[in-house]
Amino acid sequence: MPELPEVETVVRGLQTTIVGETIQDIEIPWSKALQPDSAYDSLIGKTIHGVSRRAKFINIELDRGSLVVHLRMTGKLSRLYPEKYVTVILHFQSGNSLFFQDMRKFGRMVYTEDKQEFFAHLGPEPLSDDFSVSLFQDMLKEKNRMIKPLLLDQTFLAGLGNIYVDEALFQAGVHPESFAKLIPKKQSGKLHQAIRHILSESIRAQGTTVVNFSHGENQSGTYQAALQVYGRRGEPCQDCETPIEKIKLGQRGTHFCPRCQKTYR
DNA sequence: CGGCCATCCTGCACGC
DNA sequence: TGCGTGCAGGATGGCC
Repeated sequence: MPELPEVETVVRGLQTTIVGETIQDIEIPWSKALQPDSAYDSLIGKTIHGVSRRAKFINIELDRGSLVVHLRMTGKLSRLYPEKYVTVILHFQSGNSLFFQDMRKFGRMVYTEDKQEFFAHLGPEPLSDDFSVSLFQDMLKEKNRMIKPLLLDQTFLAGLGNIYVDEALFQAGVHPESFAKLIPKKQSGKLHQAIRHILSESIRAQGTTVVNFSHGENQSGTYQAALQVYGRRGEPCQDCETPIEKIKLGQRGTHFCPRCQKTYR
Protein backbone atom coordinates (compact mmCIF):
# COMPACT_ATOMS: atom_id res chain seq x y z
CA MET A 1 0.00 0.00 0.00
CA PRO A 2 1.74 3.11 -1.11
CA GLU A 3 1.48 5.90 1.44
CA LEU A 4 2.88 9.41 1.14
CA PRO A 5 6.52 8.36 1.64
CA GLU A 6 6.28 5.70 -1.06
CA VAL A 7 4.70 8.18 -3.40
CA GLU A 8 7.49 10.66 -2.68
CA THR A 9 10.04 7.97 -3.50
CA VAL A 10 8.27 7.11 -6.75
CA VAL A 11 8.15 10.80 -7.70
CA ARG A 12 11.88 11.24 -7.11
CA GLY A 13 12.54 8.23 -9.31
CA LEU A 14 10.33 9.53 -12.10
CA GLN A 15 12.07 12.91 -12.01
CA THR A 16 15.25 11.24 -13.18
CA THR A 17 13.65 8.90 -15.70
CA ILE A 18 10.67 10.30 -17.55
CA VAL A 19 11.22 14.07 -17.68
CA GLY A 20 11.74 15.05 -21.31
CA GLU A 21 9.85 12.07 -22.70
CA THR A 22 7.12 12.72 -25.28
CA ILE A 23 4.02 10.56 -25.35
CA GLN A 24 3.63 8.85 -28.69
CA ASP A 25 0.91 6.32 -27.99
CA ILE A 26 -1.14 4.91 -25.13
CA GLU A 27 -2.49 1.43 -24.52
CA ILE A 28 -5.38 1.13 -22.09
CA PRO A 29 -6.06 -2.51 -21.19
CA TRP A 30 -8.35 -1.35 -18.34
CA SER A 31 -10.30 1.58 -19.69
CA LYS A 32 -11.46 2.94 -16.31
CA ALA A 33 -7.86 3.55 -15.28
CA LEU A 34 -7.43 6.53 -17.62
CA GLN A 35 -9.88 9.39 -17.27
CA PRO A 36 -11.66 11.21 -18.70
CA ASP A 37 -12.44 9.40 -21.95
CA SER A 38 -10.92 12.28 -23.87
CA ALA A 39 -7.60 11.86 -22.05
CA TYR A 40 -6.12 9.74 -24.81
CA ASP A 41 -6.49 12.49 -27.40
CA SER A 42 -5.29 15.14 -24.95
CA LEU A 43 -2.13 13.24 -24.06
CA ILE A 44 -0.80 12.21 -27.45
CA GLY A 45 2.16 14.38 -28.44
CA LYS A 46 2.56 15.94 -25.00
CA THR A 47 6.00 16.22 -23.41
CA ILE A 48 6.72 15.64 -19.72
CA HIS A 49 8.29 18.69 -18.12
CA GLY A 50 8.39 17.67 -14.49
CA VAL A 51 7.07 15.36 -11.80
CA SER A 52 5.89 16.46 -8.37
CA ARG A 53 3.79 15.24 -5.47
CA ARG A 54 0.68 16.62 -3.82
CA ALA A 55 -0.55 14.51 -0.91
CA LYS A 56 -0.62 10.98 -2.34
CA PHE A 57 -1.04 12.18 -5.91
CA ILE A 58 1.72 11.98 -8.48
CA ASN A 59 1.59 15.05 -10.70
CA ILE A 60 3.16 14.53 -14.12
CA GLU A 61 3.40 17.99 -15.65
CA LEU A 62 3.00 18.33 -19.41
CA ASP A 63 3.41 21.20 -21.84
CA ARG A 64 -0.23 21.80 -21.26
CA GLY A 65 -2.04 20.33 -18.28
CA SER A 66 -1.06 17.45 -16.02
CA LEU A 67 -1.43 13.73 -15.82
CA VAL A 68 -2.33 13.10 -12.19
CA VAL A 69 -1.82 9.56 -10.90
CA HIS A 70 -3.18 7.99 -7.73
CA LEU A 71 -1.84 4.53 -6.94
CA ARG A 72 -4.47 3.76 -4.32
CA MET A 73 -3.96 0.32 -2.84
CA THR A 74 -1.94 -1.70 -5.28
CA GLY A 75 -0.89 0.62 -8.08
CA LYS A 76 2.70 0.70 -9.31
CA LEU A 77 4.51 2.64 -12.02
CA SER A 78 7.31 0.79 -13.71
CA ARG A 79 9.66 1.16 -16.66
CA LEU A 80 9.65 -2.56 -17.31
CA TYR A 81 6.74 -4.60 -18.55
CA PRO A 82 5.18 -6.16 -15.43
CA GLU A 83 3.35 -8.91 -17.33
CA LYS A 84 0.31 -9.05 -15.04
CA TYR A 85 -2.35 -6.50 -14.06
CA VAL A 86 -1.27 -3.78 -16.50
CA THR A 87 -3.98 -1.10 -16.76
CA VAL A 88 -2.28 1.67 -18.79
CA ILE A 89 0.89 1.89 -20.87
CA LEU A 90 2.42 5.18 -21.99
CA HIS A 91 4.66 4.72 -25.01
CA PHE A 92 7.25 7.45 -25.54
CA GLN A 93 8.88 8.64 -28.75
CA SER A 94 12.24 7.51 -27.39
CA GLY A 95 11.05 3.93 -27.44
CA ASN A 96 10.78 3.80 -23.65
CA SER A 97 7.50 3.09 -21.88
CA LEU A 98 5.86 3.67 -18.53
CA PHE A 99 3.62 0.91 -17.23
CA PHE A 100 0.78 1.40 -14.78
CA GLN A 101 0.23 -1.89 -13.00
CA ASP A 102 -2.64 -2.32 -10.57
CA MET A 103 -3.95 -5.64 -9.36
CA ARG A 104 -7.02 -4.25 -7.65
CA LYS A 105 -7.71 -1.67 -10.32
CA PHE A 106 -8.48 1.12 -7.85
CA GLY A 107 -5.69 3.33 -9.13
CA ARG A 108 -6.40 6.11 -11.62
CA MET A 109 -4.64 8.33 -14.12
CA VAL A 110 -6.49 11.57 -14.72
CA TYR A 111 -5.67 14.20 -17.30
CA THR A 112 -6.46 17.72 -16.11
CA GLU A 113 -5.75 21.12 -17.59
CA ASP A 114 -6.23 22.81 -14.25
CA LYS A 115 -4.31 21.12 -11.48
CA GLN A 116 -5.11 23.95 -9.07
CA GLU A 117 -8.75 23.05 -9.39
CA PHE A 118 -8.00 19.35 -9.24
CA PHE A 119 -6.17 19.71 -5.91
CA ALA A 120 -8.37 22.46 -4.55
CA HIS A 121 -10.27 20.27 -2.08
CA LEU A 122 -7.12 18.99 -0.35
CA GLY A 123 -6.03 20.06 3.10
CA PRO A 124 -2.49 21.20 3.97
CA GLU A 125 0.62 19.14 3.27
CA PRO A 126 1.73 17.63 6.57
CA LEU A 127 5.42 18.18 5.80
CA SER A 128 5.15 21.74 4.52
CA ASP A 129 6.43 24.71 6.51
CA ASP A 130 2.91 26.11 6.49
CA PHE A 131 1.69 23.21 8.57
CA SER A 132 2.77 24.56 11.95
CA VAL A 133 1.90 23.22 15.39
CA SER A 134 -0.31 26.20 16.11
CA LEU A 135 -2.15 25.82 12.80
CA PHE A 136 -2.76 22.15 13.56
CA GLN A 137 -4.01 22.96 17.06
CA ASP A 138 -6.35 25.59 15.67
CA MET A 139 -7.64 23.14 13.06
CA LEU A 140 -8.37 20.51 15.71
CA LYS A 141 -10.11 22.97 17.99
CA GLU A 142 -12.99 23.51 15.61
CA LYS A 143 -13.61 19.86 14.77
CA ASN A 144 -16.27 17.98 16.65
CA ARG A 145 -15.12 14.66 15.24
CA MET A 146 -13.15 11.62 16.28
CA ILE A 147 -9.47 12.13 15.63
CA LYS A 148 -8.76 9.01 13.61
CA PRO A 149 -11.31 9.48 10.82
CA LEU A 150 -10.43 13.19 10.85
CA LEU A 151 -6.75 12.52 10.17
CA LEU A 152 -7.72 10.25 7.28
CA ASP A 153 -9.91 12.96 5.78
CA GLN A 154 -7.86 14.36 2.91
CA THR A 155 -9.76 17.62 2.94
CA PHE A 156 -8.57 18.18 6.52
CA LEU A 157 -4.96 17.04 6.15
CA ALA A 158 -3.71 15.64 2.87
CA GLY A 159 -1.50 12.61 2.64
CA LEU A 160 -1.93 10.45 5.72
CA GLY A 161 -3.05 6.85 5.31
CA ASN A 162 -4.48 4.29 7.67
CA ILE A 163 -1.19 2.82 8.82
CA TYR A 164 0.55 6.07 9.69
CA VAL A 165 -2.47 7.48 11.45
CA ASP A 166 -2.52 4.51 13.83
CA GLU A 167 1.22 4.87 14.39
CA ALA A 168 1.07 8.62 14.96
CA LEU A 169 -1.77 8.33 17.46
CA PHE A 170 0.15 5.66 19.34
CA GLN A 171 3.30 7.77 19.45
CA ALA A 172 1.33 10.73 20.74
CA GLY A 173 -0.55 8.65 23.32
CA VAL A 174 -3.92 9.69 21.92
CA HIS A 175 -6.78 7.20 21.57
CA PRO A 176 -8.24 7.07 18.04
CA GLU A 177 -11.75 7.71 19.36
CA SER A 178 -10.74 10.96 21.04
CA PHE A 179 -12.65 14.01 19.95
CA ALA A 180 -10.40 16.40 18.09
CA LYS A 181 -11.48 19.55 19.86
CA LEU A 182 -11.01 17.97 23.30
CA ILE A 183 -7.38 16.96 22.82
CA PRO A 184 -5.21 19.08 25.13
CA LYS A 185 -2.56 21.32 23.62
CA LYS A 186 0.30 19.25 24.88
CA GLN A 187 -1.04 16.09 23.23
CA SER A 188 -1.97 17.78 19.96
CA GLY A 189 1.57 19.16 19.91
CA LYS A 190 2.92 15.65 20.34
CA LEU A 191 0.59 14.43 17.61
CA HIS A 192 1.81 17.09 15.20
CA GLN A 193 5.37 16.09 15.91
CA ALA A 194 4.58 12.38 15.55
CA ILE A 195 2.91 12.88 12.16
CA ARG A 196 5.86 14.79 10.74
CA HIS A 197 8.41 12.52 12.33
CA ILE A 198 6.86 9.33 10.98
CA LEU A 199 6.48 10.73 7.49
CA SER A 200 9.95 12.19 7.21
CA GLU A 201 11.62 9.14 8.75
CA SER A 202 9.94 6.78 6.36
CA ILE A 203 10.80 8.98 3.39
CA ARG A 204 14.37 8.72 4.58
CA ALA A 205 13.93 4.96 4.70
CA GLN A 206 13.19 5.17 0.97
CA GLY A 207 9.47 4.78 1.30
CA THR A 208 8.50 2.62 4.10
CA THR A 209 6.55 -0.06 2.48
CA VAL A 210 4.61 -1.16 5.28
CA VAL A 211 2.60 -4.25 4.88
CA ASN A 212 1.77 -5.84 1.62
CA PHE A 213 -1.86 -6.66 0.90
CA SER A 214 -1.11 -10.25 1.80
CA HIS A 215 -0.58 -9.09 5.35
CA GLY A 216 2.76 -9.20 7.05
CA GLU A 217 4.69 -9.76 3.89
CA ASN A 218 7.62 -7.46 3.45
CA GLN A 219 8.12 -5.67 0.20
CA SER A 220 11.23 -3.56 0.24
CA GLY A 221 11.21 -0.77 2.79
CA THR A 222 12.80 -0.85 6.17
CA TYR A 223 10.13 0.96 8.11
CA GLN A 224 8.00 -2.16 8.53
CA ALA A 225 9.92 -3.18 11.63
CA ALA A 226 9.28 0.24 13.14
CA LEU A 227 5.51 -0.22 13.17
CA GLN A 228 4.39 -0.31 16.76
CA VAL A 229 0.68 -1.01 16.55
CA TYR A 230 -0.44 -1.53 12.96
CA GLY A 231 -0.98 -5.21 12.23
CA ARG A 232 -0.05 -6.14 15.79
CA ARG A 233 -3.38 -7.06 17.30
CA GLY A 234 -2.87 -9.20 20.38
CA GLU A 235 0.84 -8.51 20.59
CA PRO A 236 2.15 -6.83 23.74
CA CYS A 237 2.52 -3.05 23.63
CA GLN A 238 6.19 -2.15 23.46
CA ASP A 239 5.76 0.32 26.30
CA CYS A 240 3.40 -1.41 28.76
CA GLU A 241 2.90 -4.95 27.42
CA THR A 242 -0.88 -4.62 27.31
CA PRO A 243 -2.15 -6.49 24.22
CA ILE A 244 -2.73 -4.22 21.23
CA GLU A 245 -6.41 -3.98 20.33
CA LYS A 246 -8.04 -3.70 16.95
CA ILE A 247 -11.42 -2.09 16.34
CA LYS A 248 -13.34 -0.77 13.35
CA LEU A 249 -13.55 2.99 13.15
CA GLY A 250 -15.00 4.81 10.18
CA GLN A 251 -14.85 1.54 8.25
CA ARG A 252 -11.10 1.26 8.89
CA GLY A 253 -9.15 -1.26 10.86
CA THR A 254 -7.78 0.67 13.82
CA HIS A 255 -4.97 -0.48 16.12
CA PHE A 256 -4.11 1.00 19.48
CA CYS A 257 -2.85 0.33 22.99
CA PRO A 258 -5.81 0.62 25.36
CA ARG A 259 -3.52 1.60 28.22
CA CYS A 260 -1.03 4.03 26.66
CA GLN A 261 -3.51 5.94 24.49
CA LYS A 262 -5.82 8.25 26.37
CA THR A 263 -9.36 8.97 25.26
CA TYR A 264 -10.49 12.60 25.36
CA ARG A 265 -14.25 12.88 25.24
C1' DC B 1 -21.89 19.19 10.08
C1' DG B 2 -20.90 14.35 11.29
C1' DG B 3 -21.49 9.55 10.90
C1' DC B 4 -22.55 5.61 8.37
C1' DC B 5 -23.09 2.87 4.24
C1' DA B 6 -22.18 1.18 -0.43
C1' DT B 7 -19.05 1.07 -4.23
C1' DC B 8 -15.02 -0.17 -6.77
C1' DC B 9 -11.60 -4.80 -7.19
C1' DT B 10 -8.80 -8.90 -6.19
C1' DG B 11 -6.20 -12.19 -3.51
C1' DC B 12 -5.88 -14.45 0.51
C1' DA B 13 -7.17 -16.44 5.15
C1' DC B 14 -10.41 -19.07 7.25
C1' DG B 15 -13.92 -22.63 8.26
C1' DC B 16 -16.12 -26.71 6.93
C1' DT C 1 -8.78 -30.67 -1.94
C1' DG C 2 -12.09 -27.41 -2.80
C1' DC C 3 -15.64 -24.46 -2.03
C1' DG C 4 -17.97 -20.38 -0.02
C1' DT C 5 -17.53 -16.34 2.88
C1' DG C 6 -15.46 -12.42 4.67
C1' DC C 7 -11.90 -9.11 4.90
C1' DA C 8 -8.55 -5.47 3.52
C1' DG C 9 -8.58 -0.56 1.97
C1' DG C 10 -8.43 5.20 -0.48
C1' DA C 11 -11.57 8.01 -1.95
C1' DT C 12 -16.17 9.43 -3.41
C1' DG C 13 -20.96 9.99 -3.18
C1' DG C 14 -25.44 9.38 -1.12
C1' DC C 15 -28.40 9.36 2.80
C1' DC C 16 -30.11 10.54 7.45
